[in-house]
Amino acid sequence: MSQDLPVTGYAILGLLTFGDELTGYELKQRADMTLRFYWVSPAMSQVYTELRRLTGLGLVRADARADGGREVTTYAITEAGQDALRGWTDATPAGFPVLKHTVLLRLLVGHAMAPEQTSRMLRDYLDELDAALADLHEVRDSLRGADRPGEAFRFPSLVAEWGLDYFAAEQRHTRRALASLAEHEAPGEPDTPPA
Amino acid sequence: MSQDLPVTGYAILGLLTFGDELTGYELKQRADMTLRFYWVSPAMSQVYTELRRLTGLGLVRADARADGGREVTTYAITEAGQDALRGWTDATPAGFPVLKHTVLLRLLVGHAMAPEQTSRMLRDYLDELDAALADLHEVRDSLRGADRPGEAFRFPSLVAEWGLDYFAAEQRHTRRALASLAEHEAPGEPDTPPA
DNA sequence: ACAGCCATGTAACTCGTTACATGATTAC
DNA sequence: GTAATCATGTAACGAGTTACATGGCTGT
Repeated sequence: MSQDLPVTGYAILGLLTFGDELTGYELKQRADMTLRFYWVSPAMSQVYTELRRLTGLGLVRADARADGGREVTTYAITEAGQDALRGWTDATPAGFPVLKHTVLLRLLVGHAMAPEQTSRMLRDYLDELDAALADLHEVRDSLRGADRPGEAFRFPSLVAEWGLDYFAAEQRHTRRALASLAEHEAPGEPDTPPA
Repeated sequence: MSQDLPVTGYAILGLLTFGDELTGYELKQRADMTLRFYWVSPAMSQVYTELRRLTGLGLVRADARADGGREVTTYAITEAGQDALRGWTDATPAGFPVLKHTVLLRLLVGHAMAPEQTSRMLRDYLDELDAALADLHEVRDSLRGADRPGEAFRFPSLVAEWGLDYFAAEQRHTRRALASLAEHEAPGEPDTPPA
């Protein structure tokens, strides 16, 4: 019944439903690999803060062990945590995604920018999309084999494919915008002179 | 040189580059029509807060007039504001968009949800996409005529088309995920029995 | 020996939100 | 006359960030 964690809290609970106990540090790494594409990868300090809250609410069980000279705490989701997560997913309306798209924001005011800057920005974005696609492909491939119908990583796999498609679509949109710019802006001299 | 406003500040400056003087209230409306799709539409209070900061920095000129019994303040971008905006767009690296996609986040942990809940969520999302597409179509159509090559609203038009394509792609992804769920989850009984 | 990763936190701060408050103007 | 819209703010608060601090363990 506790309800109403910040979404990042539920995200962490979600990452803990894949069976293993994780340290805060590992949790952050897992977030960087997956969450980052569809949500935000919280800062380390935020992960620890959130874990303490979840522990306090009994949604997560902290297990402090001495590993040599240092204390290492691993976290696992509890029954109550599972319930809270399910309560959230079931009770919350779909909710439209929030996009913070700096590139689009700047394209929107393109008339106030130097034309070369606009196309430079779009080309940079293409590069970043390449990098993201490469990363996500790796994630996707690492899921291969464990993503058959009944299996554990079927959903992450589904989501990864969604993401790959999304990035591919972004590439198309970027190229189209770039073409549309080139068409009008530079009817004579090309932006990147051939060698 | 002042640099380093919050992005929302630049967004407001951007909205003021389309030629007219606007009140805070009108600015919020314009943000709801456009910004909302690619950024976030800031709360009213935030708009006023940001306008005060921009005025303080001389990036925006406030013009308080008495309109009958009440004070109405309109804002216009200054030369310095134009410079600041251009400085930002030119100097800032492309920067990857941040997506806060609650639907994807929940699909990621689909194994912890009841299957009907997952598909319900996806269907709800489809509805919201329809609504967003309708809204954005309207925006896009309202730009028609003023979006020819040299003209003022060419970039907003470009961006609107990008957005329309993006939402259309989301619809496809959602339908595909839905199909993939139906395929395995309910090999016998269909989710929505045909009348 | 030293760099780099593992691991955990605290403190200060900022953006942005919700809730609240006020009042004038316009439309029906 | 009364509801909706226009217009402008203040106050409390929360999530999340950066910067800082600490220290053990691991590979070379």
